[in-house]
Amino acid sequence: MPELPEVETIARGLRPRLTGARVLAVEVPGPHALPQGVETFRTRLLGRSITNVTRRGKALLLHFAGEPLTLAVHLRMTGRLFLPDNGELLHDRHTHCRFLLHHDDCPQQQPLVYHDVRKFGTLQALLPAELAAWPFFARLGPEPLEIGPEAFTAIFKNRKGRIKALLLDQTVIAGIGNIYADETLFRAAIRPDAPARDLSRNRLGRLHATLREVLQEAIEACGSSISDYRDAQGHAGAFQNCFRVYGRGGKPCVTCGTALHTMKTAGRTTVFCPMCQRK
DNA sequence: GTGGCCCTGTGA
DNA sequence: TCACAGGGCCAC
Repeated sequence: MPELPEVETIARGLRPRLTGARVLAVEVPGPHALPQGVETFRTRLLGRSITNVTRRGKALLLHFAGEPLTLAVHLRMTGRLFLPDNGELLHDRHTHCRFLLHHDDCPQQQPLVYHDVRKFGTLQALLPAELAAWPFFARLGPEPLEIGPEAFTAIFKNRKGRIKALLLDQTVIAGIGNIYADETLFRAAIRPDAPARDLSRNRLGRLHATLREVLQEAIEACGSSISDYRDAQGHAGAFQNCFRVYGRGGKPCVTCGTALHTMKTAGRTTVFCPMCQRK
């Protein structure tokens, strides 16, 4: 579910409210999300204080004071990590983990909830060596908002494979999912099934600029909410109102009016305009 | 490359 | 009842 803009929005929302908070209790109604097992997970986190909340690709990272420790959260399709304000979803059947947090400057304890309908997401309390050895994390490609145009072009130039499949490949570039791949390719006028090696430097440069633009607009809109996604405070994003192709198969292209085509690329539904987008 | 799988909910 | 859904991994 959440891609880079959604995870960034969650990290920004959690950061001010979690920084300085100490973990008083870890309650695990269901162990689905904890590949390390409940006891290791709980033992490592109990009593520890959060120093920062960051993001890398689609992974949310909570950092702890003292002996280095990172709570790495991957929300996959339907995961949510949030601060309920009125006990919302605290005891829902899809709530798999609850943290009870304490801030020195606040007498009340604050729950932090992990909720995931489809149970694909994971939470791991990792030591630095374990974080570095986590295959998903270790192999992540560069951040699209940090990489420059030359480096971006170099990644895709002469690369085997279709451009959309490469954009979705987290080891090539981090954080892009189905929504932002389709939206970016539409705005960059590139067909999703175009072989990357056929794209000129000029068009790859445009793709880089467009990708940054789309991701930044989406972050400003606090992400896209289709059904499940909510930010750390439980608010929906607004970027779904800006979709030009995602979820619009068969509808007219906003630019030329041609019916948008749908196909499968890299196993995912792909929507594009056969007139505006070229190989 | 593609297809299936993990899992649940939703809408046609 | 069936297809499909913001992801990632594994086997062909």
